[in-house]
Amino acid sequence: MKQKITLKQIAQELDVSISTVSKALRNSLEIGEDTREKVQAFAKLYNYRPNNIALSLKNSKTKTIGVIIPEIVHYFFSNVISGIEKVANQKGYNVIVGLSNESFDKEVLNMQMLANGSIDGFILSVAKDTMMKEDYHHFIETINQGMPIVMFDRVIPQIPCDKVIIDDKRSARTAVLKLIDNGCKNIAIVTTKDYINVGKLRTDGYVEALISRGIEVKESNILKVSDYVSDEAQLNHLEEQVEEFLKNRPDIDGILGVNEIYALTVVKIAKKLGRKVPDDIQVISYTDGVLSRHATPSLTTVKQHGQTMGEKAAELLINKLENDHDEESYETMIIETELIERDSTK
Amino acid sequence: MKQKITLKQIAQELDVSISTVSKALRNSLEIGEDTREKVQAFAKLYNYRPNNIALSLKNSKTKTIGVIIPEIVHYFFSNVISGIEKVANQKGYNVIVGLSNESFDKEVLNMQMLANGSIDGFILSVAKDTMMKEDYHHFIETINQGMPIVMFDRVIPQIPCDKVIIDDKRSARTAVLKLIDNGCKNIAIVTTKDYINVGKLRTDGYVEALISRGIEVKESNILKVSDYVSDEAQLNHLEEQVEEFLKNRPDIDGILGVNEIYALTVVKIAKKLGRKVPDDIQVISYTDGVLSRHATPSLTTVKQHGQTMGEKAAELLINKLENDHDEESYETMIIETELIERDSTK
DNA sequence: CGACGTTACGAAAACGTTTTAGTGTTGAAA
DNA sequence: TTTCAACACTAAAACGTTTTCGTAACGTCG
Repeated sequence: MKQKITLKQIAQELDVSISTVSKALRNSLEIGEDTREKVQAFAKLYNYRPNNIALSLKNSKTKTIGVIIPEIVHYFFSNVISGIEKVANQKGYNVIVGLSNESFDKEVLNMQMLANGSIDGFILSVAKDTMMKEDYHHFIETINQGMPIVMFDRVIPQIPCDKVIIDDKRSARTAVLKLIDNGCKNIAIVTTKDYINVGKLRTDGYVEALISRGIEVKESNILKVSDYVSDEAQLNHLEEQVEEFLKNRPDIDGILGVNEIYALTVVKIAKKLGRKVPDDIQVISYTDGVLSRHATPSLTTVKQHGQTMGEKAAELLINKLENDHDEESYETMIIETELIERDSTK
Repeated sequence: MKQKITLKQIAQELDVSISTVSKALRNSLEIGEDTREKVQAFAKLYNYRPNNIALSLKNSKTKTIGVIIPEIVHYFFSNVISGIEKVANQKGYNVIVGLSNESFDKEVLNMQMLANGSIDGFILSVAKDTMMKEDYHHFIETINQGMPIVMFDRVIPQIPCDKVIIDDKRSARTAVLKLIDNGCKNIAIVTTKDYINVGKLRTDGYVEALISRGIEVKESNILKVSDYVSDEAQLNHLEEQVEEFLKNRPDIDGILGVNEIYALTVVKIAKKLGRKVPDDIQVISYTDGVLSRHATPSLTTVKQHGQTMGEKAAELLINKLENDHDEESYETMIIETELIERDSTK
């Protein structure tokens, strides 16, 4: 077990000073050619690599990005991470991941764990709990300490930071218009409670689409399901709510689900109730994950380009980190969505 | 923008020495009560937190775990991470994630990026490329440098490190026996090329099960599909291979797929060919991800308990890190699988 | 021969901690 | 009055770098 070798050890071994070794390795002109070669050969032989921690301390930058997301077992979020990791790696950054599990406390804890010098900046998507509590002091404090944040998807508009989002309202509008154009007369939406802003915005888009075509908006066609926490009990709860909803509304012929699970549940319950997809009911989903692609029928879906969002978020953050951005200006980047047509619509 | 405060600044402000501040904050008895209180009050006021990087340098431990996995947009892997993160967080560790994308080079690069002091140990699952090349020098060097590794799922038996796996052979045997007991007479397996050891082991288990019941093993019932890299073209390729396979074998009435996508594709193609699942063909899958659960019919599946695997891997690693393990002994932990019966079997 | 400019290297500070080994002051025991 | 322990605190080293500032030795020029 040969431990990692340090500058000091090389210096001792070759009977020169630490500074000479350091300079020789960085090809400084100050060092004579023979010494330089000697040092470099020795370093290569012993496979010298500068200690990252020491560098971080010296430079007071870690070349590490902290990512905090609500959960990772989730097609959209893991896609975003994969985008972040790609760009980060290209630029020599590492990615450290913290999961909030949708909890405010874990979000705060995670941020505290990382904000003590371990990372240079955050990329995050806000926990549901936090949005409900509307307590954003941890974001503000972090930013005040000079540590930049980039928020994606679930963002807080009033926090001064870069943001990467999709145009939720517009994408929902487009999807609903598609349903209308496909002949749907009575379109419903299965969405989240309003405190989740993406759910709210998509609902707004739904409403806009109907209004723009002169179709009456019925509150009773909007199902705001209570929280889904990817937990077996909640899933059953979701199914019950959807079944109740569909049973009482036999004339619904189009549904927009604001996420994959909602849409898939709609399809499942519709089938169970003897309604054919897409003949009796057309369904559009969000996210374009494995579920939409592999379901039967496969789901028409609003693709969110999670990987792209991750890439852009990483680019924004690294930009902030590397260009002394004395001018405080924040960008909100809107990533285009794409309607992927599959078999759940006509 | 108030920057983080340091011991030095507190010391200056209160006109005491740095060591006094340090000791006061750690409640050292050496420090008089009034000074201690004064320091603590001041520290709290300015929200002092020790700089992690400085601590890492001093203690030569970072309290950070490096995780290298082939891909993250994958139910199994993201589950494992979530398990790792849970345990790591409980014990005050952070998790830094690197993706190899199944490439040897990226795996090596990622490990080099992290092995320079950024982390205390690795948890990883080996890239396909690496298994094909059989080049394990980066693992060996890392271990020789005194940095422990824990491998999970895709492990290299001859590398001296802790491992967390499932009993692939046994789980496959159990699944195939289930099919036999369910009345299948002609059982096939859709598996990977042999260099992926989990695929190989599952194939072995399949063979064992048949032999144990005195059923002839036909090579032609074993489909070893060429590589799947979660890429559209490859997916089509997979479907073609499966279709070709099923078309030529009309008498197959049971199939084990060694991962979710394989099994799902089997179901899809079977339907397309007019065969009913589970009436004509029964299918068993691996992984128990969202796909198995939400497919129609939902898939009977061998559940791998990814989260548990992650938890155990993290426990093993942290154990190694915190107990001076002078005795070199390595553990291989086998996580029990579970057969979840759903609608793709009778 | 003295002044000066190169060349090639070294000493030391700095990043923020913790910890070991002092050190000065006080009070009490001898 | 001397001695010694207890108390409360400080100086400095160490972790591994990079970088600034010196400074010897040497050669060249006037």
